[in-house]
Amino acid sequence: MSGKKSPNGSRSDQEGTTEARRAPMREFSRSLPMSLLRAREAVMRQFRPSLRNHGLTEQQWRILRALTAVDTIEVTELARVAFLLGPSLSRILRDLEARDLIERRTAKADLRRGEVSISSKGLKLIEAVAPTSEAIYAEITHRFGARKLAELQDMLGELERSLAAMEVAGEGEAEADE
Amino acid sequence: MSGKKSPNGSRSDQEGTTEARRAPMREFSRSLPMSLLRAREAVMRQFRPSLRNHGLTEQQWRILRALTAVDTIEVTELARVAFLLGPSLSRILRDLEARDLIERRTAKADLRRGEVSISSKGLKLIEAVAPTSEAIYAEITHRFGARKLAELQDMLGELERSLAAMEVAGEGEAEADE
DNA sequence: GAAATTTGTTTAACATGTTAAGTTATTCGA
DNA sequence: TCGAATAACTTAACATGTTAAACAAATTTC
Repeated sequence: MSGKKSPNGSRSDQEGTTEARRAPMREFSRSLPMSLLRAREAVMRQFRPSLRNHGLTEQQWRILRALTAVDTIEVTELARVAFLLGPSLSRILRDLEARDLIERRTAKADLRRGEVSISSKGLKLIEAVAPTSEAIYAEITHRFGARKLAELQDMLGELERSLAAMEVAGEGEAEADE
Repeated sequence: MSGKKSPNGSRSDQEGTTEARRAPMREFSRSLPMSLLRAREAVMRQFRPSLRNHGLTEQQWRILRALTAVDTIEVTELARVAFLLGPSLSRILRDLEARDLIERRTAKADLRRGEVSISSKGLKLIEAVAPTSEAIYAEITHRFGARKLAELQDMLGELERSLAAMEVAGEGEAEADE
């Protein structure tokens, strides 16, 4: 029966069980990391089903998308563009290569470097997914408002730049503990 | 060393007017999901070292933080508040319980439900981490601007609400393809 | 009131995030 | 030129994200 519905949408009085909240900081659900996480999840929730129908994860899609913009690209550069850590990228590339969605070779000038490019099969896949993705993106833009969307992206970029200079704090805080 | 820089360095191309319809979509580095991802990562990068020094991951911290706001809470509610999926929460609770940072019992009214609360050891840990976390948050607020931060959070919340009604599209799109 | 269904939670399986360590290739310095 | 740094990945190990399935307790049906 579950008399109390717990929809993620309503924000009337959740945050607890009407019990006594003791500690401060209970705004936590409004913290910046949580806001960003929820917003991103709300967006990605729209795309995941379509990607999944094509056998792609979000990260795999990011990689293929990035590859369509270039002829070939080095692994490190690809990691930067697709915003993936090296180890993640390494695993995903192994998988994408096994599925013949990408092609790899080693640079002759520097045998350490790997060069990646999308295959024709990968391109076909992109072309199959792109229409739906763009339609979803257009719908999101429409619902939220193109102007507001641009404004939001500006603010996000500014936030990034604000924190870029902020060298990670708390480094030598409790090193002696362990 | 390759003389040419990243292929996505130029960002002053067309945006709203040209409306690329068959090109590899837009810059992709400017896509909303990527913007949100990078912004969130920029924020979390500030917190992770401190949390790590205390043996906590971001998600573990979210759970303990949420628990400080209530006396006890049911697992499902906790998942909603801490924005974690059931399986993730289940694993983390197992770990936190083994470390005596939380306490669990089953509700007597409904034996399916589990009730969770923070332990005194968990509270101590929170109190040890909180000062640094709050200092970092304050620094972020200062750098980005308190007013802009509030505005950003408003927009993020609005984005969430805009997409809440948008039932996931692309469900039965290419099921027969593969 | 037993079977079917639903609900709350956990397990399982696979993919990615994250940090550390390992490999191989390149560069640098005495 | 030889060996110690460095650089570009890749592997390893552990934690979480994500979906599906399992499970047990509660609710609904007939």
